[in-house]
Amino acid sequence: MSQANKRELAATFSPADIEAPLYQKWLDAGYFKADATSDKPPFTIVIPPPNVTGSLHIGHALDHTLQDIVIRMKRMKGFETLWLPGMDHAGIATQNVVEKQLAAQGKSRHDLGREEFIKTVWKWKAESGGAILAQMKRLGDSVDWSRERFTMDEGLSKAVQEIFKRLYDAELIYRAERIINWCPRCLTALSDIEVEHSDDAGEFVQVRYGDENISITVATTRAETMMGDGAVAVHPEDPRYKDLIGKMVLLPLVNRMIPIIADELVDPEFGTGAVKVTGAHDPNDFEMAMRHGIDMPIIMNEHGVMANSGTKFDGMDRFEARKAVVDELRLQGRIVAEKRPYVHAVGHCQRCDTTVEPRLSMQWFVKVAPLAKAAGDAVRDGRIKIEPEELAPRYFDWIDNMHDWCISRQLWWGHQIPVYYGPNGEVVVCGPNDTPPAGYTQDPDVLDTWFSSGLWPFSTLGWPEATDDYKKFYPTSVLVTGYDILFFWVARMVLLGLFVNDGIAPFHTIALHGLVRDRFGKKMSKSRGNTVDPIEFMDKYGSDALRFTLARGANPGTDQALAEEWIGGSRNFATKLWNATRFAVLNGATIEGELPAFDGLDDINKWILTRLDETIEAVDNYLEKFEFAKACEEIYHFAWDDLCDWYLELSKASFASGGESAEVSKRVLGHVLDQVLRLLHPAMPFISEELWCSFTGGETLVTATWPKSNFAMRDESSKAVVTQLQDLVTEIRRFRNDQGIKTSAKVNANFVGLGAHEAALRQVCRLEVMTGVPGAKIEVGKVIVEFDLTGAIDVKAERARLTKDLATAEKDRTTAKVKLDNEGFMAKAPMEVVQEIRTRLAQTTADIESITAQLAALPND
RNA sequence: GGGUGCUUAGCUCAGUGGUAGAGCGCUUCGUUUACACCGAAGAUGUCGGGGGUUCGAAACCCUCAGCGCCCA
Repeated sequence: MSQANKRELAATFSPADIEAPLYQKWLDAGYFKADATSDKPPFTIVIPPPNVTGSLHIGHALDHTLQDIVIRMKRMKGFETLWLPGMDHAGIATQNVVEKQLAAQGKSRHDLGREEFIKTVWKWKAESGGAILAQMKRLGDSVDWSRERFTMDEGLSKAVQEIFKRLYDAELIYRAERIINWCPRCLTALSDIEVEHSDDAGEFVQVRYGDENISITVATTRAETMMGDGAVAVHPEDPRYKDLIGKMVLLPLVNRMIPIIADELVDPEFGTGAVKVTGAHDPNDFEMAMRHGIDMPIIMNEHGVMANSGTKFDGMDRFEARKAVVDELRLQGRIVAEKRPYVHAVGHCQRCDTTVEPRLSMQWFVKVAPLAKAAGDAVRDGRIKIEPEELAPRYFDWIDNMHDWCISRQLWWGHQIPVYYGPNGEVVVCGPNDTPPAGYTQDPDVLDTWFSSGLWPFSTLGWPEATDDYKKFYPTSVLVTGYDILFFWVARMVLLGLFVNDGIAPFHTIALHGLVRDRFGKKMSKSRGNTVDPIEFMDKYGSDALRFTLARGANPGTDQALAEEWIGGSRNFATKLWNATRFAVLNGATIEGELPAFDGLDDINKWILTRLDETIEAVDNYLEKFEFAKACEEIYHFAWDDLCDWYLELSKASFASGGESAEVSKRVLGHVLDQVLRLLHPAMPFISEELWCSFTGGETLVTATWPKSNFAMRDESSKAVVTQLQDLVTEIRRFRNDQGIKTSAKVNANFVGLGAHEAALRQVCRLEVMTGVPGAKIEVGKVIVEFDLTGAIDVKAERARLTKDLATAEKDRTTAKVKLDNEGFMAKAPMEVVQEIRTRLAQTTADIESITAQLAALPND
């Protein structure tokens, strides 16, 4: 410890003055940099890579705070910690941003051409991307910046090619013509989870197909696709249509004959029980069409505009066509019934909200069945633990029912699919070290962004090379993220991680947290106008205050509400610690020299050390279980209630007295403060560092040792003594309050039956030694306090106070008595419970006696 | 439609069988040499409704109602 580091603390706490310099100090010292050659056990977290287009929102602030808490604690526990930062190239999102900029100049990406467009995106990334990185520094993230990665980096791209080839060789990647989700605005395929369903108002019409010979009425919400119908389907057991199965029926508007087929998929209860089969434009219809060998004409282009139907509707937008088709049918007298609005689930593009169009097209898929089985098993057999475990069923539900994953995207920004086609339709898949044969052309599509982020835990560490980082830090330790990306990202990492690593999971624990919502628990959204800006909060209250508020609200896997004044509350807590430390320093608190022998301490010192040790144990246990809210709660109440409100107050007399007792208190207080600042450091790194360094003269808390519980520093009886002191103080204060005695006023009083700690009590309650005759007394347990109020006692107030106490005591006594009179209770309740109730009965009985006597002794008013 | 969760103080939430808790808010008083971003004292709950199990239920079971989320 060097005296030189000790600093005087400013009279008021100003977060802005300390935070930026401290972060710079940590960077300069290289505390966050992991050492792959270290002998310490590794502890690794990879950050959920934020989109390169993104900026820090309140959800990141929560996610990062929790990760930082874990990583900082582990660092203090002596692990070789690596928290690896980076960003995701975010295919669609980023392409959209750059295209929008081009559009402002009246250009499209096609004007630039693929190569030029990609250059433009990289340029955009260099100039405007990654704003979030600077904001992460603001928050205090102890990430290793020397290992920052980007999913489009060369190394990560090699990992993408490598795994694509391995999956292809294992026949787990295939190309096929399937019906996929298509965004007519982004002009790309989407995977199932990139489609968000909402209940929208549509229309439901019943249309009579056929002519005077055979007719059947079908029900549909998508009349415009009827030009692409290949059949009409009914349920095989439906008696209404039994005779029609196998017959041909006229398709109106296009005047084509189509068959009536029977398929179990048809719900006889839905509409008329007869549905149109449009294989190229509906996923269910596609299944039926495949089963029955039905034609699947494509009558819409990639923009969602009608095309090649051979009707007058060609060239109309799909929604415009829907109306026109129904109008035309109505004219022809073919509309049997219409319902509008008809509310039903409609899919929307996650990125741009455009209504998704099912589209038949050639795409690349991952065959997920064997991979998903392994991913489910890894959690089932405990190789991966999901915290909280209540969320595991959701994981199973999804992973056990996962459809094949469409991984090709018709975009330019992303990892181009490493497949090359020869002049005669040859297909060659190239790994990172392969060269495609001359004259072959590469597949123009790119891969789903989540394909590359699914490799994140190992691609960032150098895989497929066996780098030092990979050997030291892989598999990673725990994954901390929001449950909202459990399917998008977490499940994919498990899937791909197990595949490349022969069943070894990419992490052993998935710690899921919830979403940050507004003060009323409502989801934050731009349309609601209830979003908040974490940067603004950090400016106003400090990063520590924001972090502590978020961590304190973070119960595992559940959403949390956030209101600005709660952050103010955390700032108040920081100020409290600031002032408590100033007070401690003022009174000479120190960490120098041996801590006095525990057994020789008085009750107050034993008590605070006992409470400290209990707090250390609780905080450590909670943090190891990702119970951030409970851990913060423990620290908060220990620091504010036990330390500030009680220990500091009860110790003032000791400090004032000087001598040996003061020396002991100084050393104990120094120890407690040192330890509590260490406990606080992961959650509130800035203020804890500032206070600890200035108080102890030490270099840093970042690499300081994490407190360890020590049962030899506990004494139960001291807790009982201090509890009694607290009761006494509370009752004296209450008496003073009820009697209208100013807090600052000194009152003459004496104690009867009090053992030790009289000086501390007198200090806290502002009582002077009484020489006169007592004018009033109160009884607290076995202790009597006699006051000299020189006859000025407020009898009315005193009677009210005692009457209230009497009522409480009588109620408690009755409760206890009823229990003890209950034969069932006496026969079946455990001994210790019965004993506890007996003690309660005795205590309340004594209280009633004493209060009654006091009431009787009061003069009449 | 299938899952799943929730309903505890004015608000947001802890609390998995033994006298109901926290933060914020509220009322009153108060500048006592750490702190008014503070201190002290105080008020506020048939723990969603009904039924059951149990000596004992906010907690376990059943049921009804309301709200939410995920998936289709």
